[in-house]
Amino acid sequence: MDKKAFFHKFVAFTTAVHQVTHDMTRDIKWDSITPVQYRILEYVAVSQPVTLSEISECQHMSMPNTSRELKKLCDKNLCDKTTDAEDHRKQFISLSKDGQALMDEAFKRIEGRFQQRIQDASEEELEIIDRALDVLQSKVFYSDAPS
Amino acid sequence: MDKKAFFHKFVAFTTAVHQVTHDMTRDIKWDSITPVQYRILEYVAVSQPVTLSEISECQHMSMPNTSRELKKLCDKNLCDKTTDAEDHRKQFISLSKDGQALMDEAFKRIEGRFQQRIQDASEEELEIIDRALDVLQSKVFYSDAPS
DNA sequence: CTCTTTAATTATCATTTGATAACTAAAATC
DNA sequence: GATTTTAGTTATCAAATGATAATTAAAGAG
Repeated sequence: MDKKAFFHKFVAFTTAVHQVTHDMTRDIKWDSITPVQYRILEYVAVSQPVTLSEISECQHMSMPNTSRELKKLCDKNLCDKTTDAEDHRKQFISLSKDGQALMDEAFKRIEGRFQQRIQDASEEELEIIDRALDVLQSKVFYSDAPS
Repeated sequence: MDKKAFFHKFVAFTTAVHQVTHDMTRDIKWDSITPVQYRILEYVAVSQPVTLSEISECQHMSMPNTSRELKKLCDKNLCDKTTDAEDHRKQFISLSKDGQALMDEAFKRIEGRFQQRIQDASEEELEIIDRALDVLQSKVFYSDAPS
C-alpha cells in the first residue's frame, strides 16, 4: 500500500469529518451559549457525572478557565454541581433539567441530520458502515494509552 | 439495525476523530501562528491556489476577518497573494516558500504520528481500513450538495 | 454610460478564549 | 501534627476571534 496516498486519504477524511460535524451542529448554539460552553455541555451530556478536572483535561483547557465557564453554565441553570460525599474537594457536574432539555433538543436535531445523510443507504450498506466505524475507531482513532 | 445505537456510535466516532486529530496537531502551532491561522494554512496547503472568498466560505469566517488573518499571514511571509489576470478583483492565495516549508514540516510530523498509529496493522488490515475510509467518506461524511 | 453586483480592504468594537498568579479547603503523606 | 498534594476558585490581563459599517475597485447587466 502506498503510504503517502494512504496518509492523504486520512487527511481528506478527517477534514470531511470536521466539515460535516460542523454543518450538523451549526445553528445549535442559540441561547447565549458560546462554542466552548456547547462543547462542555456535550461532553457532560455524554459522560455525566464528571468532575471539573476531567472536563479540564478532556477539553484541553486550564482549570481556572474551566471553572469560569462552568460557573457561567451553572449561572444559566444548565449545569448542577454536587460535592462528592467521600472527597469534599471534588465536584460532580451534571446537566440540570434545563441543560438536559437543551442537549436533548440539540441531539435530536443532530440525529435528524444524521438520519437524513444515511437515508439512501440500504440495510446492507448500513451494516458495512457500522463495521467501518468499528474498524476505524479501533485501528486508527483509538485513544492513546496514557504514558 | 437499531437507529439510536447507530447514532450513538456515530457520535462517539466523531468525538474520537476530533480527539485524535487534536492530539496529532498539538504542538504544531509554534511560531506565533494562531489556531485559526493554522487552519487557514492547512486549507491553503491542500487546495492552493484559492481565493479569499473560498477561504472565507470553507472556514466559515466573514470576509473582513478572513482578509485580516490573511494579511497577518502575508506579513509573516507565509502566504503570497497574486491578482487574477482575468478578474482583477480576485486574489489567488498560495503558500510562500516559508509557508510551504512550515506546512511540509507540520504534515511530516502529523504523518509520523499517523504511521505510528497504524504500525501494528497488518497488510490486510490496512486494506480494510482503506476501504472503511472510502465507505464512510462516500456514505456518511460526504459534502452536502449546495442548495 | 449608468447601475448593480462581486471581491476584497480597512477600521472599530465587543466578546470569547487563553494564561497566570494568588488563594482556600480538603485529602494524603510523613 | 506539620507538610505536601490535590481540587477547585477568584481575579486579572492579554490575545484571538467574531461582528458590523463604510469604503474601493473591478466586472457585469441593462
